[in-house]
Amino acid sequence: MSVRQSLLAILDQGPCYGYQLRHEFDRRTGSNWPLNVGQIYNTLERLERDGLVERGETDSQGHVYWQITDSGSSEVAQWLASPVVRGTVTRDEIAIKIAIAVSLPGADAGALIRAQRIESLQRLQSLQGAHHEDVASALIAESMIFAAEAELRWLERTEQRLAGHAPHALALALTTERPKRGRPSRDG
Amino acid sequence: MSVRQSLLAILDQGPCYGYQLRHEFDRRTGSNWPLNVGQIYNTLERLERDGLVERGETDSQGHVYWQITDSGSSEVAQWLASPVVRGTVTRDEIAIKIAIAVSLPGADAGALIRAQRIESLQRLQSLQGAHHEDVASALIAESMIFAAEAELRWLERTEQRLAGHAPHALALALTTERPKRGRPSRDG
DNA sequence: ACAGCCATGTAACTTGTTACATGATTTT
DNA sequence: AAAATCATGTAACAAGTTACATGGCTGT
Repeated sequence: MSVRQSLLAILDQGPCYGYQLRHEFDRRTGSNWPLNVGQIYNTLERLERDGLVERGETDSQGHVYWQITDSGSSEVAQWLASPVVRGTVTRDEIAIKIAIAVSLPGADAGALIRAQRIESLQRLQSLQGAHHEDVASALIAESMIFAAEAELRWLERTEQRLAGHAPHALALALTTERPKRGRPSRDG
Repeated sequence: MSVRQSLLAILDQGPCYGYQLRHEFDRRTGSNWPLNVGQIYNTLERLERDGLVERGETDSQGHVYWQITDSGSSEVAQWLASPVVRGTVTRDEIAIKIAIAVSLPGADAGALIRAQRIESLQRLQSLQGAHHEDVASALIAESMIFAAEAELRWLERTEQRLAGHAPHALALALTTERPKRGRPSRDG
């Protein structure tokens, strides 16, 4: 919902045409969320469908201005007043992938974690090495840095945990419960 | 890609029928990624379309077994051997939302950050309060805890930064560059 | 008989994303 | 004149998600 809501919030500042909207979004996010131009027009159509924006005037240069509706404005107000609420569940690709790898007797979860640590460390260093002109870039980069650091700490901790037990100890623990009518051929 | 790849990896251990697959996924992720049953069948069809799994035998109870193909197996091997690579960009809803809020002169970014801190702190506490039977739940919960802590630290830091400057200083800095042909009515 | 779980599927939808077509304007 | 940028759109797709229909089996 980020793109949709962000574009709506920008339109709440005043009418925009598509290309201008893209420029605004880019500027306000320090170009940290690359946006294909086409997506602007898709999103505008979807917002129009939902009654949150309206097609406005077209100026002499042919720019099609879009304006927010009352319904759209109140949605923006609500969005800006309420926090993002993450459920009790995860959508983290790395955590899920490693949990799955740990559960597979045939897989080398340790190797995966080490590979991930190298990758994540490289990313962290590249994030830390960059310097930022605008505040938006700085804020977002910092959030990525904090997240990458947390990711690395978790990877290290998980690696140690796995190493602390006998090889495959975790996998064995995980495979103790078998599917009720599982076939004998599963899980080697 | 997490669901798709995870299901494929489970099928790499041996044939499964849909419902069983769901059970396996649930178990291996400690039920931390709630999966609607229907999604299993969708995903299986898409995997079949891509030549990664095949419809196998149906047993006496009517269970439709699916088996992985060679192509699917090698994709699993590749998946498990390579880290998740996050681009140089973010897809973090909170960071983007706050960057947008900071850029909007009319919005109270400080209030949003405080609301987010309360929400994120509550989530962190609820995560910390839970105890986990299985290793998968423990791993994933820990990854969420680390991420939530990083999120909170970033929120605190960002709040302090914003407070450190004169009110709207950041917003003003951000709105210095104007869109080239922006209309005078935009941004106050 | 009825409630609830097991099991398979279908259809529709959301957000994000990309590729492509088209033409005007601006810069080199 | 050619290249680059501005500008608007269309069509299709990916991955995840949900709601619903259908029927069998199981336990009370």
